[in-house]
Amino acid sequence: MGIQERKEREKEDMRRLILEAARKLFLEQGYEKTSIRNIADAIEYSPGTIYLYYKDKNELLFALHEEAFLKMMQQLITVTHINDPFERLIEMGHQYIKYAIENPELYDLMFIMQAPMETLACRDEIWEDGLKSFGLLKLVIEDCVKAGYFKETNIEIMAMTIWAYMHGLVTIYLKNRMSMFKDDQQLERIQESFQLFIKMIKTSL
Amino acid sequence: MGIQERKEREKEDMRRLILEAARKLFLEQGYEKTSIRNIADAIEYSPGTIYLYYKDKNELLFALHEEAFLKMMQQLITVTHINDPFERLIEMGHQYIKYAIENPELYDLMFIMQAPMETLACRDEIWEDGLKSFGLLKLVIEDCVKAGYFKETNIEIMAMTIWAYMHGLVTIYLKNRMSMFKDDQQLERIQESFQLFIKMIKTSL
DNA sequence: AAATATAATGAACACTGTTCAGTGCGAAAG
DNA sequence: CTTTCGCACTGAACAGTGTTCATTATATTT
Repeated sequence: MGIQERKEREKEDMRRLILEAARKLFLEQGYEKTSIRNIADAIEYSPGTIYLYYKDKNELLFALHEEAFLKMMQQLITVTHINDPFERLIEMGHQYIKYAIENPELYDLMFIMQAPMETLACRDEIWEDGLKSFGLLKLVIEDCVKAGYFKETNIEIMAMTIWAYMHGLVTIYLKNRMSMFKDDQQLERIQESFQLFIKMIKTSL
Repeated sequence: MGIQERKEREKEDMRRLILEAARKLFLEQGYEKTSIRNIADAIEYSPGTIYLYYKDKNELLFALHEEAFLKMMQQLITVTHINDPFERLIEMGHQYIKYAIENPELYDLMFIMQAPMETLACRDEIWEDGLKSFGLLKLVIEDCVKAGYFKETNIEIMAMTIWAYMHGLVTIYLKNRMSMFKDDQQLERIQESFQLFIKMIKTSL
């Protein structure tokens, strides 16, 4: 009989309903400032109900964590049409910056927050998404090596170094530490620095 | 009469007492997990008393913020004895990494957390410490330029780029995102990447 | 129609940061 | 020396948090 299946569908629907309300509130007002009660209110259920579908608040965050990586991947993959691998790498950098700036809360969740990791620290698949996007970077770098742009051969370390720079750049901006330069040219600074970094990897990798 | 002065001294002592207990607990168990009541218990006063000396929890965090920058500066300044400016820059990088790894909570407070900024967003002196250490980096870079190590002339952007890389590198590590590489060679990865970055700035700045 | 399984509730628990009327003590005034 | 006064301190109270669980309402099965 289809009752079991319907129930499973309903359960999935409910999970989605909760997650969508949670996402909306999280992205609107931040993770800390969104309570389980807020989410419950939004979907017109009692707070306890949420715990029938998600173990705790962290599991809710982790569900978003997966979505966030998917979204970033989709944005990064738009560069595949660029034939020249170095041009592709540069454009990927631009897209990375764009994603971070346009989705600060998601970026935080992906690369800064401890919360979504803590509870699921044992499971291997937590890193799946991260490894996949790191793999994307490595592929483009490998193409650059093959095309003779880079003499360096340790792709893993090259990727690590490039990622570290990109991550540092956007994090300084997102966490408001560029306000110490009084000007309102923060985005220009980011672009100028990125141009310099491109020059660096072009002439020395 | 000296009564007023004594009272002021006692007030200062009390502020220190609170801050020291707060620092101890913050660094032991993290900022989130330390409550005002915990701090009050530690110094055997009531929770309300703390609010007579610090406006709120953020002001407590900001007091530590200042300490943290002082501590980092002291560590970075130890490189001044190195004559060769490029060697000095490299050693400063090593010290930066060392400081971040040995003081993860302080590093968080300095460059990642929003909390200590929020309440004091208007005051200019919040950035004093940050600007000072950024200035230190710029000085060393300037020396490198003068010594002919770098052809690049925009010191501000060079400093920004180097800082971004350093910050990204340690942040990925501190925020546990290097665990996605299953090995337990995280520190080696950091060093290898740093070596590559040194090579990059040496041959292309 | 009765028994059972399941979904949802909302009060309760142990916390949090913060405020504020009240208390008790040291200093100044009479 | 006593009385008044200011002020450091208290701790209960407020409005919130994440989470749990006995109870209730609903839906399915017997």
